Amino acid sequence: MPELPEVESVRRQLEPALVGRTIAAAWADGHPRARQFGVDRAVGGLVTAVRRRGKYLLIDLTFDAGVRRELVLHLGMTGALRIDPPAGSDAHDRASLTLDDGRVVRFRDPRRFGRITVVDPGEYARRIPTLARLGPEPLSDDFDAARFAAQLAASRSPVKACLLSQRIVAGVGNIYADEALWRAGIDPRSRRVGRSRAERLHRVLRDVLREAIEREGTTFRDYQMVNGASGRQAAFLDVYGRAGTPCARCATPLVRTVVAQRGTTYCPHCQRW
DNA sequence: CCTGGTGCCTGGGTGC
DNA sequence: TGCACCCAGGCACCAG
Repeated sequence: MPELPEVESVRRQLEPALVGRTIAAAWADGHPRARQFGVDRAVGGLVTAVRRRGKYLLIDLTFDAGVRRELVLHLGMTGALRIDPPAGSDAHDRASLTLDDGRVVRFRDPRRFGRITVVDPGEYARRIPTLARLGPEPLSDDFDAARFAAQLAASRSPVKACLLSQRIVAGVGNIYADEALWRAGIDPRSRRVGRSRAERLHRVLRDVLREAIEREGTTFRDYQMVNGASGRQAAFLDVYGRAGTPCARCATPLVRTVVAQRGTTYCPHCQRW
């Protein structure tokens, strides 16, 4: 489940391979329900940057006559990018980009939750509404603690749903929502998060994401980096996937429930409403 | 506007 | 062993 740390790790490996290269050919499998739009419009584009917003990868392309476009990639739940994977293509390859140096970037996505789309720069509203309304980058100065607290206070949703919405803060998924709420000592179902607790959540969310980036993300099954390596964060998670094991703070067995239609693990003793 | 619920998709796990 | 079923979850979409 690639979230911000996983997508950032992929971005860092992708950037040196792509910047300065031209897209020589592009392919998408054309599955009727796949969210693949205008992939062929990447052909001929010079890659000038590989950026990330939340869980989205944004590849800036410049064409002849100064035309610019963006290739927007979302890895969904099981998506992974590989460059020149050994043994060639895979039954789960959904799209690929051939570069002018002969290398091939392959988008593998068994469950087809990912997306690949070419749009005019910044024109997200039609095809990618979540990106159009994405909240601030959590590791940037745009992520302001007071504003975060005010937005949590204004919402009537469970705090975990707020974190997953992408609107209040970008890039948080199920793993790091659970981790941050555990570290902040906040019950994921709470609809009443006051200012001081919101500021603590703001701080620990940034810590959790930074630590995960340092370890190049969490690999459970499908997530891997461009070079095929796994992230190293899984062994350091405090709650995600650890229901029934003792809480690292108070030794109470962690409990699994459902919040915002997502499996949720928390400590019933030290995470408070 | 906001909120909550459903569907998409497929590999892996479970229970009979 | 075989098979039906269910679950994982990021996001789009819809109803109220």
